[in-house]
Amino acid sequence: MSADPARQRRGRPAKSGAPPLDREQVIRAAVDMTSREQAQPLTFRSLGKRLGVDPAALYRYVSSKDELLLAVADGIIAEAAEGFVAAGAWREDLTELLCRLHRGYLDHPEVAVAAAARITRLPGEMRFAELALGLLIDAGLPDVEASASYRALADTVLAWTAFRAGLELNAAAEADHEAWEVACRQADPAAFPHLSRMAGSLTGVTLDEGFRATLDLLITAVELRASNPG
Amino acid sequence: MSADPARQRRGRPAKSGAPPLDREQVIRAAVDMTSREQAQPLTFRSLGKRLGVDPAALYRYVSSKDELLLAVADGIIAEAAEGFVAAGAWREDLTELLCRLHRGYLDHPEVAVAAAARITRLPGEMRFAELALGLLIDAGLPDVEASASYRALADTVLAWTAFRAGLELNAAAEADHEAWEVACRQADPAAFPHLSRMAGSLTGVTLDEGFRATLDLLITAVELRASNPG
DNA sequence: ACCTGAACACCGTTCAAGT
DNA sequence: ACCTGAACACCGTTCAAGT
Repeated sequence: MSADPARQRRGRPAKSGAPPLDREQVIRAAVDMTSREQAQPLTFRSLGKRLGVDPAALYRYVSSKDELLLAVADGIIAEAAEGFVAAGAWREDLTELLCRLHRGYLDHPEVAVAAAARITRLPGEMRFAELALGLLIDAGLPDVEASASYRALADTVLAWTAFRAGLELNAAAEADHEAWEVACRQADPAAFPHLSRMAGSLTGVTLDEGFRATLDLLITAVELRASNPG
Repeated sequence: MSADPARQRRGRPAKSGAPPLDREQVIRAAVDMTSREQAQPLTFRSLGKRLGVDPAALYRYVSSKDELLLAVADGIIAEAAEGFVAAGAWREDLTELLCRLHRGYLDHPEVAVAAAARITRLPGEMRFAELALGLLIDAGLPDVEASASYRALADTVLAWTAFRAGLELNAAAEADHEAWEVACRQADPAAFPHLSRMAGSLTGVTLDEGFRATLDLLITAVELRASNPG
């Protein structure tokens, strides 16, 4: 009766009596599960439990954990690109687009750690790159410099994203920061004059401020390059 | 007979009949083992095998894998700081110091991935920070701006380090790059005009070039800040 | 005092078996 | 056609037992 033969109930039904899964449901469940709010581990066992099937059943829809990971990552990138609205000023627009990617991944920290250094080559990532390149071309950069600048900006943002996400997932790492301030304050001023004197301002910089400052410094340098070609 | 009581042979000897271990031997073995050349996994089982003892025996010298990791990381940072020789030009010196850290960690990729975002608060890291802060103060930056610049530079370098190390450890990730060029070249020029046109220059940027360019852009922006305070 | 070996709760993945 | 369940080779860590 169903118009889609893939939807027909054939073979062994799931325990729950639910219709068979499809790939998109699997990916969506994985995206959902890895959100900061739910914070479920991205494992076949956990995903299987959520979908009410044996973990091994998921191999019908994804060929490996790696393929699952890239598909989930691309969903996150796609959302960052889709929600972006250009205001017309390339500098602010580029900052906003890159920050959307950063925030999107940070809401799925385990995916960020595992996939931020990967290239998915899937539709979300392609649209994202096209948007960002367009902004750099608008800024007046020639193709080769726009390419180099895109790579410097995007790779730096992705590296920072995995960096922050890794910290967020690790309680020991989160605790490092407070202990660091104490260590700097207690450092011997004779051996560590700068470190001990600057302890407060040094350890007072939050990662969010550090990320924003880095992105701002980089875009400033790109702007300089755009206005002084050659 | 030994002058050091900790060296006396008491209790059950190791299988090998060797004298008991000490903490420094354990750390040194772990540093050695994780080099790119040896590429042994940093696990208690692997480290135990190398030292000829049961993995559980190592808990006498380190309280956890986390403590082991931080000690190994600090050894790598210490080596980067110790081999540094200042030439007197802050910009080149700072670049060299940060690149030494980057290269040192990249020679121990598994440690880089796990520890680059951590703060060890151990001697190597303290010396490294003191050196880098000194160079920024020499550049003429006031304390607060030197702190912010140090964090932006050091955290960016560490993030990039983990980013590259992660790629190096993952064969699938290494393969992404070549497949990416193909995907960009084959992209529909109507939907992805920039991406398809710039495929060559975009995917032609190596990670090493990207890292160098990023560091150069950042230091340029810091220099700008130093010469135009406020 | 120092090391051993089994145990526990995890992981991705494979494969034969059920319906 | 689709799902199940056991199995395999890994992890960090604990703990009672050996010498």
